[in-house]
Amino acid sequence: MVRATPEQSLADAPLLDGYTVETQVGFLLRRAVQRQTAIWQACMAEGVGERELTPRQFTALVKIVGHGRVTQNQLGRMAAMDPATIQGVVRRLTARGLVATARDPMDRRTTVLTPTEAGAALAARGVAHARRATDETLAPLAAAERRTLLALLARMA
Amino acid sequence: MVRATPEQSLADAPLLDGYTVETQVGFLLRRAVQRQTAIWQACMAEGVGERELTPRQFTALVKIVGHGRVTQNQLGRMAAMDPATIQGVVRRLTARGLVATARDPMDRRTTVLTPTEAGAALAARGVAHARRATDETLAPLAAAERRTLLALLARMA
DNA sequence: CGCTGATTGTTTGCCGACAAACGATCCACC
DNA sequence: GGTGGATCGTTTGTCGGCAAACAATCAGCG
Repeated sequence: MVRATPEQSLADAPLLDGYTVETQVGFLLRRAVQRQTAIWQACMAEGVGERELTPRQFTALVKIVGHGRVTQNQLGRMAAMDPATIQGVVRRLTARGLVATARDPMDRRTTVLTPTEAGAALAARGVAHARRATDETLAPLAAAERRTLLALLARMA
Repeated sequence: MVRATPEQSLADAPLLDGYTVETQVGFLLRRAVQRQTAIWQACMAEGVGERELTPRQFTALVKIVGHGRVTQNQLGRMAAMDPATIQGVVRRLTARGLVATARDPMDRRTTVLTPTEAGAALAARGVAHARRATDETLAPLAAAERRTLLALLARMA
């Protein structure tokens, strides 16, 4: 979590035509992501013990557990991650014994992923903490506002 | 920009207690950031020519130009970036001759940053493109919805 | 003056995002 | 049965985010 500054931007735009950074979507999204990430890590670290799962790792693991058997590329699309990115995430998950990889004899290009016992257990155990993280992230907003925000974000994506 | 999948998640939650990834704030925020970043790069690449400015680089540059003279640490707080992160951003900006660094004789710990001619010009030139990027990012939403979204994001941060 | 604590900035290390280029494989079509 | 386009996964390189440890410096206080 990065600390913010109340902003003494009195003279923020001499030749910038009134452009202010802090009212831009990009800036606000970045701040929101920063906060969400920090909260997530706190929730998971407390709950999972050993090493914590990052948001992407958890997303990927949940997808694998939920589907039982996916190829790496399918997983990437479901989790909205680049092939290069999902490769790294999967590598870390398999390194921790949470996911097993196999070759599909029918399509030898693909890597088929299945959850291990430990992976399924960790995913199941993590759900509660993930929910807490979500709650805490949305804490400043009322219930109706939360729904509005999620709906707007979904339409933006 | 990462491609999405319509999601055939019929059996997404056998033992996951109904937890679905795509309705979580974290996931939606990540998707929104991905899209915003892609749009930004397209807008800036087209407009700035040479090498494009990343969103953080532009944010930092605008702050420096807008204030005329800031220390690196101040800049980090204003731009909501870690000391370690702002260091990298500033290094790239100075390497491109957009920012000049100097030592403050009054406090020899600090690095004082000032915009160069080229930096100020590039910032001024970039504003229009940044605005286009913002517009395009928010394109799926009506004007009132945009205001709502920005307000909610600001309260979340 | 000397000590101590706070602040500033740097470095290192890990995680993640994406682009671009690549080899391997599959499949549709001729 | 070939062949060309598509798909799958990997690698490499750049950028960014954070934590943690560190050196240098400043400021307050006895």
